[in-house]
Amino acid sequence: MIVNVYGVVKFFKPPYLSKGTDYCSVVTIVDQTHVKLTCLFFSGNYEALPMIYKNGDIVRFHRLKIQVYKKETQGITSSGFASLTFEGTLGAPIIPRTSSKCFNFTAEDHKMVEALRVWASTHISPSSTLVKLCDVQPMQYFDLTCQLLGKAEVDGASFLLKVWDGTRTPFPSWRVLIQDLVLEGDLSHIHRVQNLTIDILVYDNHVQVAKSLKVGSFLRIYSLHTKLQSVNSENLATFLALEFHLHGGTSYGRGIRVLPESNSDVDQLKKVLESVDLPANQCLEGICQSEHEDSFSNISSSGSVSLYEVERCQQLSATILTDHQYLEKTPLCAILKQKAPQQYRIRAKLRSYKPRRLFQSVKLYCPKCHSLQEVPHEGDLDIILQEGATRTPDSKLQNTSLYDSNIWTTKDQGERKVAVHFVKNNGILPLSNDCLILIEGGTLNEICKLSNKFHSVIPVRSGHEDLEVLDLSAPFLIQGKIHHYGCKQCSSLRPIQNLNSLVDKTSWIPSSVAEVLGIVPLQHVFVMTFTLDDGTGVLEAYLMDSEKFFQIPASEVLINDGLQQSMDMIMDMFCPPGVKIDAYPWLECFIKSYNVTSGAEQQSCYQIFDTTVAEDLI
DNA sequence: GTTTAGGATTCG
Repeated sequence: MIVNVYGVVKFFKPPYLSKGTDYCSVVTIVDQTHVKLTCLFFSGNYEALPMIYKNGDIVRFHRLKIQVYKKETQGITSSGFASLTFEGTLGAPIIPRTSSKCFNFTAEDHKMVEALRVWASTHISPSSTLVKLCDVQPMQYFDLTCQLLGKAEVDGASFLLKVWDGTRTPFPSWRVLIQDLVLEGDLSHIHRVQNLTIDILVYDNHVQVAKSLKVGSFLRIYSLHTKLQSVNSENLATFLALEFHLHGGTSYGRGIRVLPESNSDVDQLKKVLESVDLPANQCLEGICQSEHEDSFSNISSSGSVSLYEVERCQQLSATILTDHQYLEKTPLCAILKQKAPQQYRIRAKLRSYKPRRLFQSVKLYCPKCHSLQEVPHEGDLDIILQEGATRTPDSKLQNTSLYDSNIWTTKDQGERKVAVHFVKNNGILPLSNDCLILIEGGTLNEICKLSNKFHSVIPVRSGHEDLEVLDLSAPFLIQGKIHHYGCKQCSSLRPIQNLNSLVDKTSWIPSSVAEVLGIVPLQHVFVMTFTLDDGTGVLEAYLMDSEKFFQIPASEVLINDGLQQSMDMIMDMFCPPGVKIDAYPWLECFIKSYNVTSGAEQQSCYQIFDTTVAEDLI
C-alpha cells in the first residue's frame, strides 16, 4: 500500500551516494504506538530526500510505499514521494523543511507535530551523541556540530578537515601531516585559533563529500570516532593527542551534512564562535602547544613571546595542583628530614611505580571504616552466586505490590529454578531499560545478560519474611557492567520491601538503593605507590584515587578497554619506557606526611593529595 | 519506473 505517515526520527543515515544512480537515506521512525518503521529513500536529487539533522526530528512522509523485506515491514520511496521535516524540540517554531514547492499544512497537521513533540519529549532520549569538543572522551563515537576552517587532500583514500566549535578538547588534537600549500582556508585565522581547531581524517566514501565542502560552512559530522594516541616529539618525550576519524561506510549513520545558516544549532554555534576570546586564549595556552604543531611549521609565528609564557613552558608539568598553589615548593631532601605530619608542594619525577599491572591497582574502599579490599574475581563471584542460588525461591514471596514475579525451571541443570521479580513503578511495569529486577538463583552469566537489558539487577534469595540481598561478598547492585559492592562491616541489611520507600522507581541511583537497603557502598579506587625523585632525594608516596587524579573512573576502568588504554598512556607518559629519567616529565604534586607506628619504630609515610593529570599540557 | 539498500561503528 501507499501511505502518508507522521513519525519521530529514531535513527537516520544522512543522504549519501549509493552504488547505483541515486542518493540514499535510511530513516527509522516511531510514534505513540511505539511501532517502528524503517524506510529507504532514493532520489537522484539530494534535496528531495528528507532534511533530517538529528534524532528526535519530526517527519511527514507522503506517498511512502509499504513492503515486506526479510519478514519486516519497511517503507520505501514511491513515485511522487515528498516529505516535511520539523525540529523535534518542544516549543520550537514549527517550520517545515522541504524541497516541495507546494504542500498542504493545516491546523490539524500543526497539532500532529506538537503532539509528536510532546510524546517524543518523554519517550525518545535526547540525542546524547551531540557533544561539544570540550566534552569528548577518548574512544567515543559522537556527532559534532562545527564550522569548517580548512581542508586538504592527504591521499586518495583520506582527506583532512580542520574544524572548530569554539571549545577546547581535553587533550590536544593530533596534527595530520600534509604537504605544504595544499591546505585550503584562511591560514592566518586557522593559526590564530589553532588550539581550538581539530584535525579530522575522513575516509573512502566521505572523501568526495569532504572535497566538495566550502570553507566557512557549518557542518554536522555524524559518528565521528575519537582515539587517544601517544605521540613522540623531539623536545618532549611523549604526549597524548586525540585523533578524530570519520571511518568509511555509513554504519550508524556515519556521514557529513551541511547545516543551513537558518538552523537553530548553527545559530547557537555562531554565538559561541563570536564570543571566543582569542587574544587571551592564545596568550595563555598557545605557546607550549605550538612547540609540537608540525603542520603549521610553515606559518611564521607572529608577535613576541612574553616572559610569562616562557616560564610556563619551562615549568611544563604532567600533573598540576587543584589547590594550595600559594605554597612554596619543598625539595625532597628537606621533607625527608622533617617530622610528620606536614603538607608540602613538591616537584619531582616518577622514577617508578607499583603495582605495574592495572587490575592490581584497583581496590574497593569503604569511606566509613576506611578498609580496603580486593575486587572479587569473576570466578569467585560465580561461586558466591551459586551458593546464593541453592535455596528454592519461596512462592509466598512472589508477586507483591512492589514487583511482579516469574519463575523459570532450567533444563538439564538439575531443575534449577530461577525467579525474576520485576519492580513496578506506582504499580506499573516500566520499560526494561528503566526497570530494576531482583533475581533468585541466577548464574553470573545469566545476570550479566540480564543487566544488559534491564536498568539494574539485584541478586537476592528468599528469606523468612522477605527477599534478602545476598551476602555482601556479591555485588548488591549491577548496572550494565558496573558492579556495586557494600561494606560487610558497616552495613546492616534491611528488607527488600524497603525499596518501596524510593519514590521514583526508574532511576535507581546506587547511593539511594544502598541507603534504603542499609548498605554502606564501597568505592572503587586506584591504589598505587609512586617513587618520586627530584634530584635531591627519593621518597615513596602512595596515591588513592577514585577519579580525581587520573580523571578516569576507577569503577569503570576494569570494564572499558578505552579507559585502560588511556590509563596505560598516562603512566607511559609519566614514566616513558626506554628513556632516561632526565627526559621524564616533571610532576607537580601535593603530599601529606603522616606517622605509622609498627612496634617500637615510628616511620613517616606520604600520600598524594589534590593533584591531577594536566590534560592541557601533556 | 531498474538499481541503489535493507540501521547495527574501525585499515587508517
